[in-house]
Amino acid sequence: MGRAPCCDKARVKRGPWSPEEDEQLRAYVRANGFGGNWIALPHKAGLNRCGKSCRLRWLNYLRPDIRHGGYTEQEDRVICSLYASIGSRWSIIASKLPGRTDNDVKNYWNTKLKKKAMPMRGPHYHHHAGLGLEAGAGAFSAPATPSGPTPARSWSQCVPSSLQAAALSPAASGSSSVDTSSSGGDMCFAAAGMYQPQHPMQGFVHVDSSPQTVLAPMPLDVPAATGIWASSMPAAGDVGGVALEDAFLADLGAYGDLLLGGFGGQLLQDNKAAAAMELPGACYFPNMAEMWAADHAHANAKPPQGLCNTFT
DNA sequence: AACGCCACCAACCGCGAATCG
DNA sequence: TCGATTCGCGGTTGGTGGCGT
Repeated sequence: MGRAPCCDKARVKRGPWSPEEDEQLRAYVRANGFGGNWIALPHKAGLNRCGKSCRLRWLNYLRPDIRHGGYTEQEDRVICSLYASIGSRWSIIASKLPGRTDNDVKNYWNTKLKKKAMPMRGPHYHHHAGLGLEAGAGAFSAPATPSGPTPARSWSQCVPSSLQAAALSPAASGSSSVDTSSSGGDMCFAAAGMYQPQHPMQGFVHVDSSPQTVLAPMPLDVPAATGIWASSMPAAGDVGGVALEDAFLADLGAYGDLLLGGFGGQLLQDNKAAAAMELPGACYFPNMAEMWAADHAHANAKPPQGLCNTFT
């Protein structure tokens, strides 16, 4: 069965909006709101337009709090890091940037930011400066293990007791702006981002940045609670997903030391300024597989040399 | 001056999700 | 419960203007 069209395309005006139409729509929405029904709005407002077109015009252009152009470097970084972690979820990305719309962010990425970010990608991913995005199939893949010597920390240093307590206590509440989401199964997350284990073998506190991020399942054979973990890439073979963009660093840092795995850790490692600031106790693993392998084999013991790195 | 190319961005399209009756 | 309707999202298209040849 075909889908009914939202309007009679032959009879409604299409293409660019005139200033008169803009004012007509603006005046109507200001006076009446959209009434919960965009489809009926054009008729009520006396506009010969499709309801979807009206909605789009209002949300992307006429809304009073819209900002166009003039993206700051901070906004660039948020977009890049979020894109690296959750992909082209433009509505979510835009929601982190006040005054920006998904369409605007999408256009900005496709026309400007992508070019700015892509040239620094490549098979030889190391500690170069910049946005640090890696190409992958449909998303960015985890980077290769960084080269060069990196100071190792003891496993106990990487897994602060406060985090163990947080993971083992009843689901914590709090005022943090770190949103959470469930990854299905018997997992649950509280408002502060604390994962309350429902299964004796699922123990890591899992911090996620987006309520709509789809997370891959946690492995069932993870040892009991040993700390916060966070990855940015819900890719095949990986577990979980979290965006560690700057907007959330302060929130994450509020939990104390962090274990970071995969691309998120690498992103921070590359971003010296971000790394130096808010996560002084953070400990990152070059990729999630190594992190999980280290944890699986060495729970509460020192991980293999070089697997756990500080940002300093 | 004419033409072609390209970047930019507003708008459209189609789909899945959510909601309604 | 289920089909219809509406919303919201992300990919894509098309118009426009700037720039180089």
